[in-house]
Amino acid sequence: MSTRRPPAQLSRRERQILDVLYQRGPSTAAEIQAGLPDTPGYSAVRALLRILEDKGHIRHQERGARYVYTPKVSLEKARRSALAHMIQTFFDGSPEQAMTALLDASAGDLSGEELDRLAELIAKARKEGR
Amino acid sequence: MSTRRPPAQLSRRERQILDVLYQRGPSTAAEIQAGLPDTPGYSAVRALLRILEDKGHIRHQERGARYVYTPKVSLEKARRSALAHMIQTFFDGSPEQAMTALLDASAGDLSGEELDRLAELIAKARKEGR
DNA sequence: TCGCGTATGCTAAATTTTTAGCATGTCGAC
DNA sequence: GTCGACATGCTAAAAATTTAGCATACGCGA
Repeated sequence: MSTRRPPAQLSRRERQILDVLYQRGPSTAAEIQAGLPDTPGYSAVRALLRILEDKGHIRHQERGARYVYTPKVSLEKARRSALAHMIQTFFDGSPEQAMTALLDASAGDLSGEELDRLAELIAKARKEGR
Repeated sequence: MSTRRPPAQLSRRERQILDVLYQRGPSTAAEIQAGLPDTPGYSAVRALLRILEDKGHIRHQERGARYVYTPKVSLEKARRSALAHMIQTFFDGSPEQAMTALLDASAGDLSGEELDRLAELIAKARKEGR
């Protein structure tokens, strides 16, 4: 009986755990624990994982005697969802504004090659758009 | 006595309220209420607003007899914070990946002019970077 | 002025979330 | 086999969050 809620409706720890799983990929309870802020106890993490699983957000596979947890929503989908939510919340729904801010924030971190690749993507989108 | 926590540490409703405030700008309690999922009662919203204010996340101004609430962290800063968190969580810390995904998700929505402007920003960053 | 609609101040209870810990199981080293 | 380290299953209590509602105040229109 899954009662999966959209990301905006997750409780604090639920959200933190899913973030850790997306960030580092399929993980054991101990690995997830290590990635959480204000590190809770091991049994606290496990209890939360079972709740997340009961709610349909994650599943586990048994690797030997230990469980490896994975989100049910793929990384690709979660990315899109996070992007959409962020654009809607902070950028008036405007992808351009989001990209501008992203460029402003990251320009110093992007290599020449990366910028070139992005330029190419934009040129391609430009050509296909018109 | 402010005890402001980073965004990742906010409870469900705290986070929803801040999202509404960033999305729609300074708002009254009734306006915030209208923007929340699973709309809580008016007095529930007000109690939460007082908690958020006690914790130092928001402040209010009196406009006539009613309060207008504003986040303490500016939109600009919140944008950066949200971007950074999203890049770290879903894109291995890679801004390029984030931009690629953003372009993929949004290419159909961007006008020719918007794409041109983005191309220009990238060209400028390219020139300044190297 | 009065009444109504809507506001805030405040409290505490209801609900949800988070946590700890016991019982038991597994695996590898000795 | 025994022991220790670490695992899961499960429960329930502690803690945090969310909610409702009373008392009072304010503004506006009749």
